[in-house]
Amino acid sequence: MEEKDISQAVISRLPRYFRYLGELRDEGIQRISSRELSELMHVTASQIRQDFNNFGGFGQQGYGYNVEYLYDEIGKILGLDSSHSMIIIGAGNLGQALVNYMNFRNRGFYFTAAFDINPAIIGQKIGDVPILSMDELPEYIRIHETDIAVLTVPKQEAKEIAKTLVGGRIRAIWNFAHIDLPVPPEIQVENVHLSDSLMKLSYNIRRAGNKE
Amino acid sequence: MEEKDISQAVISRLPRYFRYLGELRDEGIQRISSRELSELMHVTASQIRQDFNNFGGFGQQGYGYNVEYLYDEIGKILGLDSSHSMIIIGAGNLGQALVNYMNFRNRGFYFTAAFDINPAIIGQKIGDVPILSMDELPEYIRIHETDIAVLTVPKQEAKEIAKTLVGGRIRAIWNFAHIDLPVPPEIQVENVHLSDSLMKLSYNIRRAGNKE
DNA sequence: TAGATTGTTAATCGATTAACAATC
DNA sequence: TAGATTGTTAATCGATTAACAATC
Repeated sequence: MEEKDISQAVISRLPRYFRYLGELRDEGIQRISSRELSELMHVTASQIRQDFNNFGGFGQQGYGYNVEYLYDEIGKILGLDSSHSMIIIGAGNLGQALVNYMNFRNRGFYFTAAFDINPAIIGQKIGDVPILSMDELPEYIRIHETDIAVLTVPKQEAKEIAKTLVGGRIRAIWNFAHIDLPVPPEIQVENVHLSDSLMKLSYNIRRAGNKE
Repeated sequence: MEEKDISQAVISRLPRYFRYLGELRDEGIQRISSRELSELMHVTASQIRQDFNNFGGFGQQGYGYNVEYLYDEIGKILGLDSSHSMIIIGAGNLGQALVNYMNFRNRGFYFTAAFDINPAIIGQKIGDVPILSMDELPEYIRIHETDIAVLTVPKQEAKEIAKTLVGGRIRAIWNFAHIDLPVPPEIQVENVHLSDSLMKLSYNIRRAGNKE
C-alpha cells in the first residue's frame, strides 16, 4: 500500500547489496558513494542509485551513502527487523542442513518444529527442534502461528503437503521440491530448484567448452 | 561457436521446459503445441516458440512439437547427454545432502570424492563417496579430471579454496558459500545463495502483508 | 563558494509479446 | 485443399544506462 510495485529484479539484488554493506560496516567504513560501490560489486552506479531510490532517498548529494544507515534500511525493506517462525517438512539430509544453518537464526529466522514420515526419527531432535509426525502437521499449524513452511520432501509428496499448508495459516512456502506448487496468490512461494541450477551450470560448461 | 550467444534468461527457463516435457513424456503424451504448453506452464506461447527457436526449429507447422524429441533435444542443449564428475568440498549437513541426492546421479552428475577439514569424518564415506582431507585437494584435482567442484563451506574458507580450485583443472564451481567468488572467466560459476533466497521471501511476505 | 554526488528524467538496450507469412 | 501451428519479423514493454539539474 505504502510502496508502489517494485520489480522482482530489484528485490533480487537487495540481498547482495545488504551483504556488501554488512561487510563494509564490519570493516568500519562509514560512507560510500554509488561509484565506489559499483566498482566493488561490478554493477553500474546508475543501477545502484535507481535501485535505492525505489524505496526513497537514502543518500545525500555531495556525500554519498552512510553505510550503517543504508545497511539498516535495506534490512528493514527485506523484513529482517522482525523475526520469522518456520517449520520444516522433510527432516532428511537437506532438511537437517537447513535447520542447523545458524545464519538464518542470526537473521531472525527460527525453526519451531520439523515434520517427517520416518518413524525412526520422529521424536528425535535436530538441535533443539523436535521432529514430529507428519500427521500432526495440520493441528500444529492451526495452533502455532507460522510464517514460513520449508518444503524439503520428494516431489511426489510436495503437492499434497502444499494443500495441507494452504488450508492452514502459513504465509509463505520456501520450496525445495522440484515441482511448481499450486497455491493461492496470498501465499508467497520462493523456489529453490537445485536441479535447475545444476543444469544451468552444465549448459554453461558446454558452451564455454565450445568457444575454446 | 556453433551457436550465437543465448541470453541467460532463456537458459534459466530451459530446465523448467525440460521438467514439464519429461512429465508429459511419462504420461505418454506424444505431441504438444506451444499454446497447450503455454497454458500448462503459465507462460506465453510466443515466448515458448522464441525460446526454442534460439536453438533451431524443433517443431512442425500445423502439428506442434514432438514431446519425446523436444525433451531429448533440450536435454542435449543442457549437456545432460554427457556425464559430469564432481567433487564436494565441505562434507557437513548440506554437503552430505547433495552427495546423497540421487536425482543428480540419475542425470549423469556423480560425485567422486568429498573433502573436509574435520578429522572425525575424514576416512569415512558418504554412500560410496570417500571423505578425504582438505590437504589432498590440490593433488586430487591434478590427477582426477573433475568437471564441477561443489563448494559447501563457510564463506571464510570459500575464497581460499576457490584459489586452489582455479589452480587445478576444474571447469566449474557450484557455489553454496555466501560470497562472490573471484575466478577467471573460463571457470563457470553458479551461485546458490540460500540466504538471499530466504530474504527475498521475507520481503514478499511483508509486501503481501502491507497490501491486505 | 566549488566540488562532489545524489535523485531523477531521458535515452538506450534487451526481452517479451503480438502478428502473420510460411508450410506442414 | 483447408486448418493448424510453427518460425520469424515487427511492435511493445520494461529494465538498464546515461545524462544532468538539484543540492549538500
